[in-house]
Amino acid sequence: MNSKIFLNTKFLILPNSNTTSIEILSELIRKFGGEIIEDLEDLDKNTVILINDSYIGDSGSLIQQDLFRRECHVNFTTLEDFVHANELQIVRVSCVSRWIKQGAFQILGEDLVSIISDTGEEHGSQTSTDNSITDIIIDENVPDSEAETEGNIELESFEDVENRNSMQYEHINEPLIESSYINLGKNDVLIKALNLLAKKYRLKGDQFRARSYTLAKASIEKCPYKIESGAQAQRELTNIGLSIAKKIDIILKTGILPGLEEVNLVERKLDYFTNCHAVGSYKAKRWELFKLSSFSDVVTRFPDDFITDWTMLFGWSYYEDWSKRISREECECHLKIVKDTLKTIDPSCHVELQGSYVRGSETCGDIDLLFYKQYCDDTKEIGIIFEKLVRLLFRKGFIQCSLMLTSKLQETFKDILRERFQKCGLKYPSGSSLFASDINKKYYLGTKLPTSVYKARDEPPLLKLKECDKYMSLSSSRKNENPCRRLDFFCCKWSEIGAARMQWTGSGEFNRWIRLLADKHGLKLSQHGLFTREGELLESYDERKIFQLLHVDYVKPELRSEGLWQQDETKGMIKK
DNA sequence: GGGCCGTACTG
DNA sequence: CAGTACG
DNA sequence: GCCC
Repeated sequence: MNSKIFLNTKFLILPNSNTTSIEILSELIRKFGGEIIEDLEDLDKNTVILINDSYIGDSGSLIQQDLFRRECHVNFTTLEDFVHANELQIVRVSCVSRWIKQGAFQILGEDLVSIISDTGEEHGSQTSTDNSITDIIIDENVPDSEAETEGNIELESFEDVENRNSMQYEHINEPLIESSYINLGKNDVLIKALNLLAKKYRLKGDQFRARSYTLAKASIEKCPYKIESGAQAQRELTNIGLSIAKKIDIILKTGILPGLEEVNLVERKLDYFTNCHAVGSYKAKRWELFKLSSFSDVVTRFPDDFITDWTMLFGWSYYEDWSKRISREECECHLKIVKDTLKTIDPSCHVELQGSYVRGSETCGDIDLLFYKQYCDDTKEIGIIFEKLVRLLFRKGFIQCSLMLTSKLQETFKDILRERFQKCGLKYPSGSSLFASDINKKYYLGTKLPTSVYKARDEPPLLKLKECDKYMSLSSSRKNENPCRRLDFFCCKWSEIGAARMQWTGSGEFNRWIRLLADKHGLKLSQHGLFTREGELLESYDERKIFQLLHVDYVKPELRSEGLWQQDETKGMIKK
Protein backbone atom coordinates (compact mmCIF):
# COMPACT_ATOMS: atom_id res chain seq x y z
CA MET A 1 0.00 0.00 0.00
CA ASN A 2 2.93 2.30 0.51
CA SER A 3 3.89 3.52 -2.89
CA LYS A 4 7.57 4.21 -3.32
CA ILE A 5 7.09 7.82 -4.25
CA PHE A 6 10.73 8.73 -3.64
CA LEU A 7 12.22 5.84 -5.58
CA ASN A 8 15.64 6.62 -7.08
CA THR A 9 15.76 10.01 -5.41
CA LYS A 10 18.54 10.99 -3.08
CA PHE A 11 17.98 13.55 -0.35
CA LEU A 12 20.53 15.60 1.53
CA ILE A 13 19.15 17.14 4.70
CA LEU A 14 20.69 20.36 5.98
CA PRO A 15 22.09 21.74 8.12
CA ASN A 16 22.31 18.27 9.65
CA SER A 17 20.24 15.16 9.99
CA ASN A 18 20.98 14.21 13.55
CA THR A 19 17.99 15.67 15.32
CA THR A 20 15.22 13.41 16.41
CA SER A 21 12.43 14.71 14.27
CA ILE A 22 14.68 14.76 11.24
CA GLU A 23 15.63 11.18 11.99
CA ILE A 24 11.97 10.27 11.95
CA LEU A 25 11.52 12.06 8.64
CA SER A 26 14.57 10.26 7.28
CA GLU A 27 13.05 6.92 8.22
CA LEU A 28 9.91 7.92 6.36
CA ILE A 29 11.78 8.98 3.26
CA ARG A 30 13.59 5.65 3.18
CA LYS A 31 10.36 3.84 3.74
CA PHE A 32 8.90 5.47 0.68
CA GLY A 33 11.82 4.49 -1.48
CA GLY A 34 14.12 7.48 -1.10
CA GLU A 35 17.74 7.53 -0.04
CA ILE A 36 19.27 9.83 2.56
CA ILE A 37 22.84 10.82 1.88
CA GLU A 38 25.33 12.34 4.26
CA ASP A 39 28.29 13.17 2.09
CA LEU A 40 28.77 15.53 -0.79
CA GLU A 41 30.52 12.73 -2.65
CA ASP A 42 27.20 10.97 -2.97
CA LEU A 43 25.46 13.92 -4.62
CA ASP A 44 24.02 13.39 -8.06
CA LYS A 45 22.07 15.52 -10.49
CA ASN A 46 18.71 14.40 -9.16
CA THR A 47 19.50 14.89 -5.50
CA VAL A 48 17.03 17.08 -3.67
CA ILE A 49 18.39 19.28 -0.90
CA LEU A 50 16.07 19.53 2.08
CA ILE A 51 16.45 22.48 4.41
CA ASN A 52 15.23 22.52 7.97
CA ASP A 53 12.28 24.91 8.11
CA SER A 54 13.65 26.75 11.09
CA TYR A 55 16.27 28.25 8.78
CA ILE A 56 13.76 29.48 6.22
CA GLY A 57 12.35 32.97 6.48
CA ASP A 58 8.95 34.24 5.37
CA SER A 59 10.26 35.14 1.96
CA GLY A 60 11.38 31.58 1.35
CA SER A 61 15.06 32.28 1.57
CA LEU A 62 17.71 31.09 3.95
CA ILE A 63 17.99 33.02 7.18
CA GLN A 64 20.60 32.82 9.90
CA GLN A 65 23.16 31.97 7.31
CA ASP A 66 26.27 32.05 9.44
CA LEU A 67 24.64 29.86 12.04
CA PHE A 68 23.40 27.59 9.29
CA ARG A 69 26.88 27.26 7.87
CA ARG A 70 28.29 26.46 11.26
CA GLU A 71 25.66 23.81 11.90
CA CYS A 72 26.15 22.43 8.41
CA HIS A 73 27.71 18.98 8.40
CA VAL A 74 29.00 19.39 4.86
CA ASN A 75 31.15 22.04 3.27
CA PHE A 76 28.64 24.66 2.30
CA THR A 77 30.71 26.35 -0.38
CA THR A 78 31.37 23.10 -2.20
CA LEU A 79 27.69 22.31 -1.98
CA GLU A 80 26.73 25.72 -3.35
CA ASP A 81 28.96 25.20 -6.35
CA PHE A 82 27.48 21.81 -7.09
CA VAL A 83 23.96 23.11 -6.66
CA HIS A 84 24.52 25.91 -9.11
CA ALA A 85 26.33 23.75 -11.63
CA ASN A 86 23.62 21.11 -11.64
CA GLU A 87 20.57 23.22 -10.84
CA LEU A 88 19.60 21.06 -7.91
CA GLN A 89 16.31 21.75 -6.23
CA ILE A 90 16.34 23.06 -2.70
CA VAL A 91 13.19 22.49 -0.75
CA ARG A 92 11.92 23.00 2.78
CA VAL A 93 11.92 19.80 4.79
CA SER A 94 8.29 20.18 5.86
CA CYS A 95 7.24 19.29 2.30
CA VAL A 96 8.07 15.68 2.99
CA SER A 97 4.98 15.16 5.12
CA ARG A 98 2.77 16.66 2.43
CA TRP A 99 4.24 14.45 -0.28
CA ILE A 100 3.64 11.39 1.78
CA LYS A 101 0.16 12.43 2.69
CA GLN A 102 -0.76 13.16 -0.91
CA GLY A 103 1.06 10.09 -2.12
CA ALA A 104 2.85 12.14 -4.75
CA PHE A 105 6.32 13.61 -4.89
CA GLN A 106 5.68 16.96 -6.46
CA ILE A 107 7.70 20.07 -5.73
CA LEU A 108 5.72 23.28 -5.89
CA GLY A 109 7.05 26.77 -6.41
CA GLU A 110 6.39 27.80 -2.82
CA ASP A 111 8.39 24.81 -1.56
CA LEU A 112 11.60 26.05 -3.10
CA VAL A 113 14.19 27.74 -0.96
CA SER A 114 16.79 30.16 -2.19
CA ILE A 115 20.19 29.69 -0.65
CA ILE A 116 21.90 32.25 -2.80
CA SER A 117 23.72 34.59 -0.49
CA ASP A 118 22.21 38.02 -0.93
CA THR A 119 25.55 39.68 -0.59
CA GLY A 120 27.66 37.06 -2.20
CA GLU A 121 30.35 37.78 0.34
CA GLU A 122 31.78 35.55 3.00
CA HIS A 123 29.58 34.79 5.93
CA GLY A 124 30.34 36.34 9.26
CA SER A 125 29.43 39.95 9.70
CA GLN A 126 26.25 40.43 7.76
CA THR A 127 24.04 38.66 10.21
CA SER A 128 24.20 40.74 13.31
CA THR A 129 21.65 43.39 12.42
CA ASP A 130 18.96 41.50 10.54
CA ASN A 131 18.99 38.58 12.84
CA SER A 132 17.98 40.30 15.98
CA ILE A 133 14.48 40.34 14.60
CA THR A 134 14.32 37.01 12.90
CA ASP A 135 11.99 34.42 14.27
CA ILE A 136 14.82 32.07 15.14
CA ILE A 137 16.20 34.27 17.83
CA ILE A 138 12.79 34.94 19.23
CA ASP A 139 11.76 31.31 19.18
CA GLU A 140 14.82 30.33 21.01
CA ASN A 141 14.94 32.90 23.70
CA VAL A 142 11.37 33.40 24.72
CA PRO A 143 10.75 29.92 26.12
CA ASP A 144 14.09 29.71 27.80
CA SER A 145 14.19 33.02 29.56
CA GLU A 146 10.71 32.37 30.82
CA ALA A 147 11.62 29.04 32.24
CA GLU A 148 14.64 30.57 33.86
CA THR A 149 12.85 33.43 35.57
CA GLU A 150 10.19 31.20 36.98
CA GLY A 151 12.79 30.05 39.41
CA ASN A 152 12.29 26.29 39.19
CA ILE A 153 9.30 26.29 41.48
CA GLU A 154 6.68 25.51 38.94
CA LEU A 155 8.10 24.64 35.61
CA GLU A 156 6.39 25.82 32.50
CA SER A 157 3.32 23.78 31.93
CA PHE A 158 3.17 21.63 28.91
CA GLU A 159 0.23 23.60 27.58
CA ASP A 160 2.22 26.80 27.63
CA VAL A 161 4.97 25.26 25.65
CA GLU A 162 2.47 23.98 23.19
CA ASN A 163 0.89 27.37 22.72
CA ARG A 164 4.23 28.95 22.11
CA ASN A 165 5.59 26.48 19.70
CA SER A 166 2.94 24.47 18.02
CA MET A 167 1.73 27.31 15.83
CA GLN A 168 5.03 27.89 14.14
CA TYR A 169 6.04 24.30 13.94
CA GLU A 170 2.87 22.48 13.26
CA HIS A 171 4.14 21.56 9.86
CA ILE A 172 7.17 19.93 11.38
CA ASN A 173 5.20 18.04 13.94
CA GLU A 174 2.58 16.94 11.55
CA PRO A 175 4.23 13.88 10.09
CA LEU A 176 4.54 12.34 13.53
CA ILE A 177 0.86 12.47 14.14
CA GLU A 178 -1.22 10.77 11.58
CA SER A 179 0.18 7.39 12.15
CA SER A 180 -2.50 5.88 9.96
CA TYR A 181 0.06 5.62 7.25
CA ILE A 182 3.14 5.67 9.41
CA ASN A 183 3.44 2.24 10.81
CA LEU A 184 5.19 3.10 14.03
CA GLY A 185 5.01 0.69 16.94
CA LYS A 186 2.08 1.00 19.27
CA ASN A 187 3.57 3.37 21.80
CA ASP A 188 6.52 4.65 19.80
CA VAL A 189 5.39 8.24 19.70
CA LEU A 190 5.11 8.33 23.49
CA ILE A 191 8.45 6.63 23.92
CA LYS A 192 10.16 9.06 21.59
CA ALA A 193 8.61 12.02 23.38
CA LEU A 194 9.66 10.82 26.84
CA ASN A 195 13.12 10.10 25.57
CA LEU A 196 13.39 13.63 24.24
CA LEU A 197 12.16 15.08 27.52
CA ALA A 198 14.75 13.04 29.40
CA LYS A 199 17.47 14.26 27.11
CA LYS A 200 16.30 17.84 27.43
CA TYR A 201 16.50 17.80 31.22
CA ARG A 202 19.79 15.90 31.24
CA LEU A 203 21.29 18.66 29.12
CA LYS A 204 19.88 21.20 31.53
CA GLY A 205 21.65 19.37 34.33
CA ASP A 206 18.42 18.31 36.00
CA GLN A 207 19.39 14.70 36.51
CA PHE A 208 16.44 13.69 38.65
CA ARG A 209 13.74 14.99 36.40
CA ALA A 210 15.63 13.43 33.50
CA ARG A 211 15.68 10.13 35.33
CA SER A 212 11.96 10.27 35.93
CA TYR A 213 11.37 10.51 32.21
CA THR A 214 13.83 7.69 31.57
CA LEU A 215 11.97 5.45 34.00
CA ALA A 216 8.61 6.43 32.58
CA LYS A 217 9.90 5.64 29.12
CA ALA A 218 11.10 2.23 30.30
CA SER A 219 7.67 1.47 31.75
CA ILE A 220 5.98 2.26 28.46
CA GLU A 221 8.55 0.31 26.47
CA LYS A 222 7.77 -2.74 28.51
CA CYS A 223 4.03 -2.21 28.29
CA PRO A 224 2.67 -4.89 25.97
CA TYR A 225 -0.47 -3.07 24.90
CA LYS A 226 -1.24 0.26 23.31
CA ILE A 227 -1.82 3.05 25.79
CA GLU A 228 -5.15 4.76 25.22
CA SER A 229 -5.02 7.56 27.77
CA GLY A 230 -2.80 9.26 30.28
CA ALA A 231 -5.07 8.22 33.11
CA GLN A 232 -4.80 4.60 32.06
CA ALA A 233 -1.01 4.81 31.97
CA GLN A 234 -0.89 6.45 35.37
CA ARG A 235 -3.20 3.82 36.79
CA GLU A 236 -1.56 0.76 35.31
CA LEU A 237 2.14 1.57 34.99
CA THR A 238 4.78 2.64 37.47
CA ASN A 239 6.74 5.84 37.24
CA ILE A 240 3.97 7.69 35.51
CA GLY A 241 2.37 10.41 37.57
CA LEU A 242 -0.03 13.23 36.96
CA SER A 243 2.35 15.36 34.97
CA ILE A 244 3.40 12.68 32.51
CA ALA A 245 -0.19 11.46 32.26
CA LYS A 246 -1.24 14.90 31.08
CA LYS A 247 1.53 14.93 28.53
CA ILE A 248 0.46 11.53 27.29
CA ASP A 249 -3.07 12.81 26.78
CA ILE A 250 -1.82 15.73 24.76
CA ILE A 251 0.35 13.55 22.60
CA LEU A 252 -2.40 11.03 22.02
CA LYS A 253 -4.83 13.78 21.15
CA THR A 254 -2.68 15.98 18.96
CA GLY A 255 0.24 13.76 18.06
CA ILE A 256 2.51 16.67 18.73
CA LEU A 257 5.54 16.65 20.93
CA PRO A 258 5.24 20.24 22.05
CA GLY A 259 8.37 22.15 22.74
CA LEU A 260 10.48 19.21 21.78
CA GLU A 261 11.45 20.03 18.27
CA GLU A 262 14.99 20.59 17.16
CA VAL A 263 14.18 24.28 16.95
CA ASN A 264 15.72 24.70 20.35
CA LEU A 265 19.13 25.84 19.32
CA VAL A 266 20.31 26.11 22.90
CA GLU A 267 19.75 22.41 23.47
CA ARG A 268 21.48 21.57 20.25
CA LYS A 269 24.56 23.51 21.28
CA LEU A 270 24.59 21.85 24.69
CA ASP A 271 24.23 18.50 22.99
CA TYR A 272 27.13 19.20 20.66
CA PHE A 273 29.36 20.07 23.60
CA THR A 274 28.36 17.35 26.02
CA ASN A 275 28.99 14.63 23.48
CA CYS A 276 32.67 15.40 23.92
CA HIS A 277 34.47 13.40 26.59
CA ALA A 278 34.96 15.47 29.76
CA VAL A 279 32.26 17.97 28.86
CA GLY A 280 29.18 17.71 31.02
CA SER A 281 26.15 19.90 31.39
CA TYR A 282 27.94 22.36 33.63
CA LYS A 283 30.69 23.29 31.18
CA ALA A 284 28.33 23.17 28.23
CA LYS A 285 25.89 25.53 29.93
CA ARG A 286 28.61 27.97 30.78
CA TRP A 287 29.97 28.04 27.25
CA GLU A 288 26.52 28.39 25.78
CA LEU A 289 25.88 31.31 28.09
CA PHE A 290 28.84 33.04 26.52
CA LYS A 291 27.35 32.40 23.08
CA LEU A 292 30.00 29.87 22.10
CA SER A 293 28.91 27.15 19.74
CA SER A 294 32.04 25.27 18.75
CA PHE A 295 35.18 23.96 20.37
CA SER A 296 37.23 26.41 18.36
CA ASP A 297 35.14 29.20 19.93
CA VAL A 298 35.92 27.78 23.37
CA VAL A 299 39.62 27.43 22.76
CA THR A 300 39.87 31.11 21.86
CA ARG A 301 37.59 32.36 24.61
CA PHE A 302 38.46 30.00 27.47
CA PRO A 303 41.84 28.43 26.66
CA ASP A 304 42.28 27.58 30.34
CA ASP A 305 39.41 25.13 30.17
CA PHE A 306 41.50 23.02 27.83
CA ILE A 307 44.56 23.21 30.03
CA THR A 308 42.90 22.18 33.25
CA ASP A 309 40.66 19.61 31.58
CA TRP A 310 43.16 18.49 29.00
CA THR A 311 41.34 15.21 28.28
CA MET A 312 38.86 17.31 26.32
CA LEU A 313 41.56 17.68 23.69
CA PHE A 314 41.19 13.99 22.94
CA GLY A 315 37.43 14.09 23.30
CA TRP A 316 37.51 16.74 20.58
CA SER A 317 40.10 14.94 18.45
CA TYR A 318 38.19 11.66 18.47
CA TYR A 319 34.70 13.15 18.67
CA GLU A 320 33.57 11.30 15.55
CA ASP A 321 35.41 8.00 16.00
CA TRP A 322 34.20 7.61 19.56
CA SER A 323 30.59 7.89 18.41
CA LYS A 324 30.91 4.80 16.24
CA ARG A 325 29.74 1.37 17.30
CA ILE A 326 32.17 -1.54 17.62
CA SER A 327 31.55 -5.09 16.43
CA ARG A 328 31.90 -7.97 18.87
CA GLU A 329 34.63 -9.37 16.69
CA GLU A 330 36.64 -6.21 16.99
CA CYS A 331 36.20 -6.24 20.78
CA GLU A 332 37.76 -9.70 20.79
CA CYS A 333 40.72 -8.47 18.72
CA HIS A 334 41.33 -5.65 21.19
CA LEU A 335 41.22 -8.15 24.04
CA LYS A 336 43.71 -10.41 22.29
CA ILE A 337 46.25 -7.66 21.81
CA VAL A 338 45.98 -6.60 25.44
CA LYS A 339 46.14 -10.20 26.62
CA ASP A 340 49.25 -11.00 24.58
CA THR A 341 51.13 -8.03 25.97
CA LEU A 342 49.87 -8.69 29.48
CA LYS A 343 51.37 -12.18 29.27
CA THR A 344 54.84 -10.70 28.86
CA ILE A 345 54.37 -8.53 31.95
CA ASP A 346 52.62 -10.88 34.34
CA PRO A 347 51.38 -14.21 33.02
CA SER A 348 49.33 -14.79 36.16
CA CYS A 349 47.20 -11.69 35.61
CA HIS A 350 43.84 -12.29 33.96
CA VAL A 351 41.86 -9.99 31.72
CA GLU A 352 38.31 -10.41 30.45
CA LEU A 353 35.75 -8.48 28.46
CA GLN A 354 32.90 -6.89 30.38
CA GLY A 355 30.21 -4.30 29.65
CA SER A 356 27.77 -4.56 26.79
CA TYR A 357 29.93 -7.27 25.23
CA VAL A 358 29.07 -9.78 27.97
CA ARG A 359 25.47 -8.71 27.82
CA GLY A 360 25.55 -10.00 24.27
CA SER A 361 25.06 -6.72 22.41
CA GLU A 362 25.47 -6.88 18.65
CA THR A 363 27.69 -3.83 18.79
CA CYS A 364 29.38 -2.06 21.66
CA GLY A 365 29.95 1.61 22.36
CA ASP A 366 33.28 0.97 24.01
CA ILE A 367 35.37 -1.94 25.23
CA ASP A 368 35.56 -2.74 28.93
CA LEU A 369 38.33 -4.93 30.32
CA LEU A 370 38.44 -6.26 33.87
CA PHE A 371 41.80 -7.33 35.30
CA TYR A 372 42.43 -9.52 38.33
CA LYS A 373 44.94 -12.01 39.70
CA GLN A 374 44.01 -15.22 41.38
CA TYR A 375 44.32 -14.94 45.18
CA CYS A 376 45.57 -11.37 44.87
CA ASP A 377 43.74 -8.71 46.85
CA ASP A 378 46.31 -6.01 46.24
CA THR A 379 44.95 -3.68 43.57
CA LYS A 380 48.14 -1.66 43.77
CA GLU A 381 49.89 -4.56 42.16
CA ILE A 382 47.49 -4.42 39.25
CA GLY A 383 47.81 -0.66 39.11
CA ILE A 384 51.51 -1.11 38.51
CA ILE A 385 50.84 -3.70 35.84
CA PHE A 386 48.43 -1.20 34.23
CA GLU A 387 51.13 1.40 33.96
CA LYS A 388 53.57 -0.98 32.29
CA LEU A 389 50.86 -2.29 30.02
CA VAL A 390 49.83 1.16 28.88
CA ARG A 391 53.41 2.09 28.12
CA LEU A 392 54.08 -1.07 26.14
CA LEU A 393 50.83 -0.86 24.20
CA PHE A 394 51.51 2.76 23.39
CA ARG A 395 54.95 1.88 22.03
CA LYS A 396 53.36 -0.80 19.89
CA GLY A 397 51.10 1.82 18.38
CA PHE A 398 47.93 0.25 19.78
CA ILE A 399 47.17 2.89 22.37
CA GLN A 400 46.59 6.32 20.81
CA CYS A 401 45.97 8.30 23.95
CA SER A 402 45.31 7.91 27.65
CA LEU A 403 42.80 10.00 29.55
CA MET A 404 44.50 9.10 32.82
CA LEU A 405 48.18 9.50 33.52
CA THR A 406 50.89 8.93 36.08
CA SER A 407 54.15 10.83 36.20
CA LYS A 408 55.88 8.16 34.11
CA LEU A 409 53.05 8.08 31.62
CA GLN A 410 52.97 11.84 31.23
CA GLU A 411 56.55 11.45 30.07
CA THR A 412 55.57 8.63 27.71
CA PHE A 413 52.76 10.62 26.15
CA LYS A 414 54.36 14.05 26.24
CA ASP A 415 55.02 14.34 22.50
CA ILE A 416 51.43 13.51 21.65
CA LEU A 417 50.15 15.84 24.34
CA ARG A 418 52.38 18.67 23.20
CA GLU A 419 51.30 18.19 19.61
CA ARG A 420 47.61 18.31 20.57
CA PHE A 421 48.02 21.43 22.68
CA GLN A 422 49.92 23.18 19.92
CA LYS A 423 47.52 22.07 17.22
CA CYS A 424 44.81 24.21 18.77
CA GLY A 425 47.11 27.06 19.58
CA LEU A 426 47.78 26.32 23.23
CA LYS A 427 51.08 26.05 24.99
CA TYR A 428 51.88 22.67 26.52
CA PRO A 429 51.86 23.21 30.30
CA SER A 430 55.27 21.65 30.72
CA GLY A 431 55.65 22.64 34.35
CA SER A 432 52.41 21.11 35.61
CA SER A 433 51.24 17.61 36.31
CA LEU A 434 48.45 16.20 34.21
CA PHE A 435 47.87 13.42 36.74
CA ALA A 436 46.75 13.19 40.33
CA SER A 437 47.78 9.73 41.37
CA ASP A 438 50.72 7.51 40.58
CA ILE A 439 48.76 4.29 40.78
CA ASN A 440 45.41 4.14 39.04
CA LYS A 441 42.76 1.50 39.53
CA LYS A 442 41.39 2.29 36.11
CA TYR A 443 42.44 3.73 32.79
CA TYR A 444 40.41 5.30 30.03
CA LEU A 445 42.22 4.83 26.74
CA GLY A 446 41.94 5.40 23.02
CA THR A 447 43.09 2.38 21.03
CA LYS A 448 43.32 1.45 17.38
CA LEU A 449 43.80 -1.93 15.72
CA PRO A 450 46.23 -2.29 12.84
CA THR A 451 44.26 -3.11 9.70
CA SER A 452 46.38 -6.22 9.31
CA VAL A 453 44.63 -7.64 12.39
CA TYR A 454 41.09 -6.53 11.64
CA LYS A 455 39.41 -4.01 9.41
CA ALA A 456 36.29 -2.39 10.79
CA ARG A 457 33.43 -1.71 8.43
CA ASP A 458 33.52 1.81 7.11
CA GLU A 459 30.53 3.50 8.68
CA PRO A 460 29.64 7.13 9.13
CA PRO A 461 30.00 8.40 12.71
CA LEU A 462 26.83 9.04 14.67
CA LEU A 463 28.19 12.44 15.62
CA LYS A 464 29.97 14.88 13.39
CA LEU A 465 32.22 17.77 14.22
CA LYS A 466 31.28 21.15 12.87
CA GLU A 467 33.35 22.23 9.90
CA CYS A 468 35.20 24.83 11.98
CA ASP A 469 36.23 22.20 14.54
CA LYS A 470 37.53 19.64 12.10
CA TYR A 471 41.10 20.86 12.10
CA MET A 472 41.66 19.07 15.41
CA SER A 473 40.08 15.83 14.29
CA LEU A 474 42.09 12.63 14.43
CA SER A 475 39.10 10.51 13.53
CA SER A 476 39.64 8.00 10.80
CA SER A 477 37.42 9.73 8.19
CA ARG A 478 37.71 7.80 4.94
CA LYS A 479 41.28 6.71 5.27
CA ASN A 480 42.16 3.09 5.02
CA GLU A 481 42.51 2.94 8.75
CA ASN A 482 40.49 1.72 11.69
CA PRO A 483 38.64 4.16 13.91
CA CYS A 484 40.05 4.88 17.34
CA ARG A 485 38.07 3.12 20.08
CA ARG A 486 37.43 3.86 23.72
CA LEU A 487 38.89 1.07 25.82
CA ASP A 488 38.67 1.00 29.62
CA PHE A 489 40.80 -0.89 32.11
CA PHE A 490 39.25 -1.79 35.45
CA CYS A 491 40.67 -3.97 38.18
CA CYS A 492 39.38 -5.78 41.21
CA LYS A 493 40.50 -7.81 44.17
CA TRP A 494 40.26 -11.55 43.74
CA SER A 495 37.92 -11.71 46.71
CA GLU A 496 35.61 -9.18 45.08
CA ILE A 497 35.39 -10.75 41.66
CA GLY A 498 31.65 -11.45 41.91
CA ALA A 499 30.64 -7.94 42.88
CA ALA A 500 33.11 -6.49 40.38
CA ARG A 501 31.76 -8.55 37.49
CA MET A 502 28.30 -7.47 38.48
CA GLN A 503 29.32 -3.82 38.36
CA TRP A 504 31.24 -3.96 35.09
CA THR A 505 28.71 -6.15 33.33
CA GLY A 506 26.09 -3.49 33.96
CA SER A 507 24.00 -2.13 32.50
CA GLY A 508 24.13 1.13 34.37
CA GLU A 509 20.37 1.03 34.77
CA PHE A 510 20.52 -2.53 36.03
CA ASN A 511 23.14 -1.51 38.60
CA ARG A 512 21.01 1.35 39.83
CA TRP A 513 17.97 -0.87 40.06
CA ILE A 514 19.68 -3.61 42.06
CA ARG A 515 21.48 -1.12 44.30
CA LEU A 516 18.22 0.58 45.08
CA LEU A 517 16.83 -2.83 45.88
CA ALA A 518 19.76 -3.47 48.22
CA ASP A 519 19.05 -0.14 49.87
CA LYS A 520 15.45 -1.17 50.47
CA HIS A 521 16.79 -4.23 52.27
CA GLY A 522 18.89 -1.94 54.40
CA LEU A 523 22.03 -2.99 52.53
CA LYS A 524 24.62 -1.35 50.33
CA LEU A 525 25.89 -2.80 47.07
CA SER A 526 28.95 -1.66 45.12
CA GLN A 527 31.73 -3.19 43.04
CA HIS A 528 33.35 -4.09 46.34
CA GLY A 529 30.50 -6.21 47.58
CA LEU A 530 27.22 -6.33 49.42
CA PHE A 531 27.45 -4.71 52.85
CA THR A 532 25.22 -3.96 55.79
CA ARG A 533 24.57 -0.30 56.64
CA GLU A 534 27.25 -0.65 59.27
CA GLY A 535 29.74 -1.68 56.64
CA GLU A 536 29.94 -5.36 57.43
CA LEU A 537 30.68 -7.46 54.35
CA LEU A 538 28.02 -10.00 53.46
CA GLU A 539 29.28 -11.22 50.10
CA SER A 540 31.62 -10.10 47.34
CA TYR A 541 33.13 -13.22 45.77
CA ASP A 542 30.05 -15.07 44.57
CA GLU A 543 27.79 -13.13 42.27
CA ARG A 544 24.89 -15.58 42.63
CA LYS A 545 25.00 -15.30 46.40
CA ILE A 546 24.54 -11.56 46.08
CA PHE A 547 21.37 -12.15 44.11
CA GLN A 548 20.20 -14.64 46.74
CA LEU A 549 20.83 -12.23 49.58
CA LEU A 550 18.71 -9.67 47.76
CA HIS A 551 15.93 -12.22 47.21
CA VAL A 552 16.01 -12.02 43.45
CA ASP A 553 16.49 -14.81 40.95
CA TYR A 554 19.79 -14.72 39.13
CA VAL A 555 19.57 -12.49 36.07
CA LYS A 556 21.63 -13.62 33.10
CA PRO A 557 23.91 -10.92 31.67
CA GLU A 558 21.91 -10.99 28.43
CA LEU A 559 18.90 -9.83 30.41
CA ARG A 560 20.69 -6.99 32.16
CA SER A 561 20.35 -4.54 29.28
CA GLU A 562 17.86 -1.73 29.69
CA GLY A 563 14.38 -2.89 30.41
CA LEU A 564 14.96 -6.60 30.22
CA TRP A 565 15.63 -7.79 33.74
CA GLN A 566 12.32 -7.21 35.43
CA GLN A 567 10.54 -9.80 33.31
CA ASP A 568 9.87 -11.95 36.34
CA GLU A 569 9.14 -8.94 38.43
CA THR A 570 6.11 -7.45 36.78
CA LYS A 571 5.65 -5.09 39.71
CA GLY A 572 8.39 -3.02 38.17
CA MET A 573 6.30 -2.42 35.15
CA ILE A 574 2.65 -2.94 35.83
CA LYS A 575 1.07 -1.78 39.04
CA LYS A 576 -0.76 -4.43 41.02
C1' DG B 1 9.40 17.29 51.74
C1' DG B 2 13.36 14.46 50.84
C1' DG B 3 15.51 10.86 48.11
C1' DC B 4 16.60 9.44 43.59
C1' DC B 5 23.54 4.20 42.75
C1' DG B 6 27.99 3.99 44.42
C1' DT B 7 32.56 4.66 43.26
C1' DA B 8 37.17 6.72 40.94
C1' DC B 9 39.73 10.46 39.23
C1' DT B 10 40.73 15.57 38.50
C1' DG B 11 41.73 20.29 39.90
C1' DC C 1 34.45 20.19 47.35
C1' DA C 2 32.09 19.97 42.49
C1' DG C 3 32.31 18.13 38.00
C1' DT C 4 32.71 14.25 35.00
C1' DA C 5 32.90 9.56 34.13
C1' DC C 6 32.09 4.24 34.48
C1' DG C 7 28.79 0.17 34.60
C1' DG D 1 9.00 14.33 37.88
C1' DC D 2 7.82 10.17 40.67
C1' DC D 3 7.48 7.75 44.99
C1' DC D 4 7.44 7.20 49.81
